[in-house]
Amino acid sequence: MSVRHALLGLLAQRPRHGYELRAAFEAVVGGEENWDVKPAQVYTTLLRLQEGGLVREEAAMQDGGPEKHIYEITPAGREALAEWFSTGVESEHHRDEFFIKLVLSMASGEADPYQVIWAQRSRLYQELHAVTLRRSEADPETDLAYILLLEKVIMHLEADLRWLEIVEARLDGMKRQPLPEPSPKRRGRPPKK
Amino acid sequence: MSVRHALLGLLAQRPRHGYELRAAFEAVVGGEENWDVKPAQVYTTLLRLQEGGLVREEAAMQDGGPEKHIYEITPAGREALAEWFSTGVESEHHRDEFFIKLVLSMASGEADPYQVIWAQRSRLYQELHAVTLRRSEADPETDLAYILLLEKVIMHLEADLRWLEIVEARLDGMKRQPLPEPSPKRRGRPPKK
DNA sequence: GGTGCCATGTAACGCGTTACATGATTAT
DNA sequence: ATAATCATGTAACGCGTTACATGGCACC
Repeated sequence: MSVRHALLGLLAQRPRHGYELRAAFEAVVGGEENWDVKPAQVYTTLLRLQEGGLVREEAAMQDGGPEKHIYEITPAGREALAEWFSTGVESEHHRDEFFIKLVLSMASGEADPYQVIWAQRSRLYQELHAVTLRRSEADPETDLAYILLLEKVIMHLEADLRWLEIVEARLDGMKRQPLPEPSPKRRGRPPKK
Repeated sequence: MSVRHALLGLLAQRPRHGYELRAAFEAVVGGEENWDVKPAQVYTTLLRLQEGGLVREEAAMQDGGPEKHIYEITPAGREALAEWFSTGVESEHHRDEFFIKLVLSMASGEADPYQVIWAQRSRLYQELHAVTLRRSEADPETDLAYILLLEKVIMHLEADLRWLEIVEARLDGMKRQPLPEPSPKRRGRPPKK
């Protein structure tokens, strides 16, 4: 859902063609190592935007070189963009892959939960190291936005590591009282009868 | 990538049929409000698992009632599962939708960055409130895993809020020195020539 | 004459979604 | 009777991916 609107936002600046859009996107997110958008996605997304009337093809030029299909944003597109800007993004905290991995390692008996935690912590430290390095290499004069992004990543990685500690501690406490197989339909708000 | 392995993990416990798998999944993640897996996904995923040889159909019973297609995990499936358990999950810190929204609101001039931040903060507070409520309603005796999940969510929401403060402060500091349009190909490690 | 960049796409697949469709058993 | 729950799927679409394919231009 983000790439769609990002392209729209870039077209709001000025009309562009596919290749140019991809380059602009990359520049704005701070390089392909942060967010690599494949050409295929750019062109198919442009097609869908066009079908939806949010974008229209302005002209197809071929000044000697290869042909360029230039797209521009429509009023409907500007409206959709404004709507996107005015709503907060929904965080996907649920659907946590590590959590289900951990719970299943306990429930299925196919893996040792402590080893699962160890693997995760190891990966987190590795990522933290890589990101910290990248931040130290960035130039605060020109890469301010990029640095902000890295700081967000670091804060989340640290939160993950702190949380892993909590999980491990709780796991130790649970040792003898394994886990009461949770009965379905028992969670959240009381049954909506 | 998670549902696939989750189903595999549940089949490692014992053979089951589709409907049962869905119920077990829901029980394990703590209710549909956390992670709602649609029937369509369960059945199509089972098909793909079967095609990949990670799962096989054990029997199709119809004891009076509707037919049940019972699946069991194969040795190859157990292997894939063990591999999944032994590797940490890759965090998707890059591909941050809010970040690109913020940057584009500045670059495109179509929205006020402060309003974008406000909308996001508002949403975060709303979610934080909802999650905190859910945690306070949960029973630590039976819903331990569930509470752990909520605590992770809370920690990340708080990190997001703290980060928003930083962003806003930096934005204030940037006021007069708008932003140097980042030139492409300038980021990360030095050009790998 | 290559290598690399500019520029465009198509095909097929994986994961997830909504909507649609069917039918049997069980409880009120 | 009818509503809920059990149980199974198909079709079509959105987003993202990899792989494949084409062709011009510029530079060494």
